[in-house]
Amino acid sequence: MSNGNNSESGESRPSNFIRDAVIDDLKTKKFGEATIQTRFPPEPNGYLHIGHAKSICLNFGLAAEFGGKTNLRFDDTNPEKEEQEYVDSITQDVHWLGFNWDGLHYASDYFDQLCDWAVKLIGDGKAYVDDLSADEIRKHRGTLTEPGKDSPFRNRDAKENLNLFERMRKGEFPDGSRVLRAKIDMASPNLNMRDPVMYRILRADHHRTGSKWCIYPMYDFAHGQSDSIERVTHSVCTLEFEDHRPLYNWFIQQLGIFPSQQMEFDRLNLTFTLLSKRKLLKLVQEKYVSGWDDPRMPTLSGVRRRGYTPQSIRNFCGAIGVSKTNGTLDLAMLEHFVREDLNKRAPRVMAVLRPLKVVIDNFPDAEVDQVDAINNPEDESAGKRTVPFSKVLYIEQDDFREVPPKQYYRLSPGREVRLRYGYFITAQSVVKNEKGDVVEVHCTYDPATRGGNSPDGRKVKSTIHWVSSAHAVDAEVRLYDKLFTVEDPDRTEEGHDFTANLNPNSLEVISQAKLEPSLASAMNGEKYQFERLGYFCVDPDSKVGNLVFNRTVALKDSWARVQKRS
RNA sequence: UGGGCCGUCGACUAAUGGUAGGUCAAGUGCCUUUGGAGCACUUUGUCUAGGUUCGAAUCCUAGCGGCCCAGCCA
Repeated sequence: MSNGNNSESGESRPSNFIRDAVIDDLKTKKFGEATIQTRFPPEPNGYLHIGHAKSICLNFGLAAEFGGKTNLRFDDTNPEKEEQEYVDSITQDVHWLGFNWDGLHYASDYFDQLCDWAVKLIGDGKAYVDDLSADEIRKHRGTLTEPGKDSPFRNRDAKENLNLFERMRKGEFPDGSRVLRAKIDMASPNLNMRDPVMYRILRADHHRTGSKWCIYPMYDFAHGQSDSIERVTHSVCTLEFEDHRPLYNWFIQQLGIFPSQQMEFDRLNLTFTLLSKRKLLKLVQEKYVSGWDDPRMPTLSGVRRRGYTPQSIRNFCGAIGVSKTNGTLDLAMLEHFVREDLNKRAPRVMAVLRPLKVVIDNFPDAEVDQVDAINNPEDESAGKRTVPFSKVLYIEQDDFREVPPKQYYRLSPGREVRLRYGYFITAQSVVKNEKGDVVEVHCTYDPATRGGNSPDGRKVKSTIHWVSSAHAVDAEVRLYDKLFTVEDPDRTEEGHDFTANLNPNSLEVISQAKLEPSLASAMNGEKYQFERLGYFCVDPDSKVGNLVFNRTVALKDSWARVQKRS
């Protein structure tokens, strides 16, 4: 059996170890009669990317399947890196992906409660104020192989600690001069348990609480308790937090609060792409890309602008599975799901990126023939449109070869091809410029083949797209390629970082593409298939009269494979 | 090197002691008014060595390999 659960409807759903655990917990009523509660907890210090989409789909998907709820919670405990711009983009991106949260929370909503809990732990002798500097604390922590040493301040009594902590909160001490630490075990083989810092003194304006606080809780002292406050049953996070789980549990246990349960799964990695906020931020700040929403970025705002649909990303996330194996997914997998979705929904149009003029010598000079074209062969309800056909047309430069290579089926002297939805034409002669490049092809057409079929049953090997010269609409088209030239952008020679692997040709701008006239009023965000070329969408930079399209993804190209083989 | 986690087709992921299956990629053929889409077929896999068992990808032991941890980041 390839799936964990065949429901009565016959629908089957791929399972994973987290979903299995949820099913089991529900069966054993581990959390009582209540159903599950999940959460998506981003830190608002950057834009969401495809990797976050996996977590979002997991958290919201789990709750949706079992009738539970999902909160969006901002883990905003480090004001130095966090901004309102990021919370705005994150809420927008989660919505765009297609999810609606139940509760919208901020760790900063819990600062008072967290502070009270810190006081309780101090009173219980489970936390102490340490006057050691950051540097000294590091030295006392020991190493991977050697145990740590107790701080000289570890055995202060509760009363003194209470007093000191209160004064920390009131702002009596300078930044970094003291911290509050949990009193656990300086010899623990798990470094996270060697008296972790709970609070630090930090005078930084917080995007929500302003200057109210000058002490801020660390992730470890905020995350589990925030989960607990929200009665999160299954707190899923990525693998690097596995070592934090004992600490997560320790705080919950000491405090005697709702036992949220942390479970870890593998982070998404993709070939040819970087999914690290820090590195993406560098690309933005150092202007290797135009912004967080540059269509080459793996951010949700980037892929949205690129033309990816939320459905395609959800399908992708559902298909890639959830495990604890550390692997790297083939970017082709993502592209497959984008093509699959766009194939169903994108109307077909004709557009010529690199125009070559074709003159049909025997076609009447002034005649315009409106030919019928099908909008989407995958969707009959998309209907039909007409496209103007006339004596002078543009075809793709690639679709004509004066000397055709082997297996080249397109237009060449003496060969007949079909102009899609138009007529059969045969190339007769060429006009060249002074450099010897073909700049014009003269053809004849067969009037009997209107619509694309020959009454005598004659076949042609190839069908090519075209645009009527007199009716064409000009547009800028931006072609994107991989941002990095190598599968693993982090793999570099000594002394270089990932920017050394940037693809210098990741953006190609075509300024004067020729589009069929139906595209003249195309609106921002609209998605099309340019026949034989790929999927394209209207960029926000686009204006009527000054159209801009982004190539989302090219169509699969078996001619390219033939060429590569020979 | 102490601790934690993980090793299944090229990639991702199932098989929960009982037929190693699916998706992507690759390839072959069919079909085609997109060299698109679709359809059919094909190739390749349980890290190694022992052990337990009627039976092991699954359990045990030992190796080997990978990832994470020594922030007052998350």
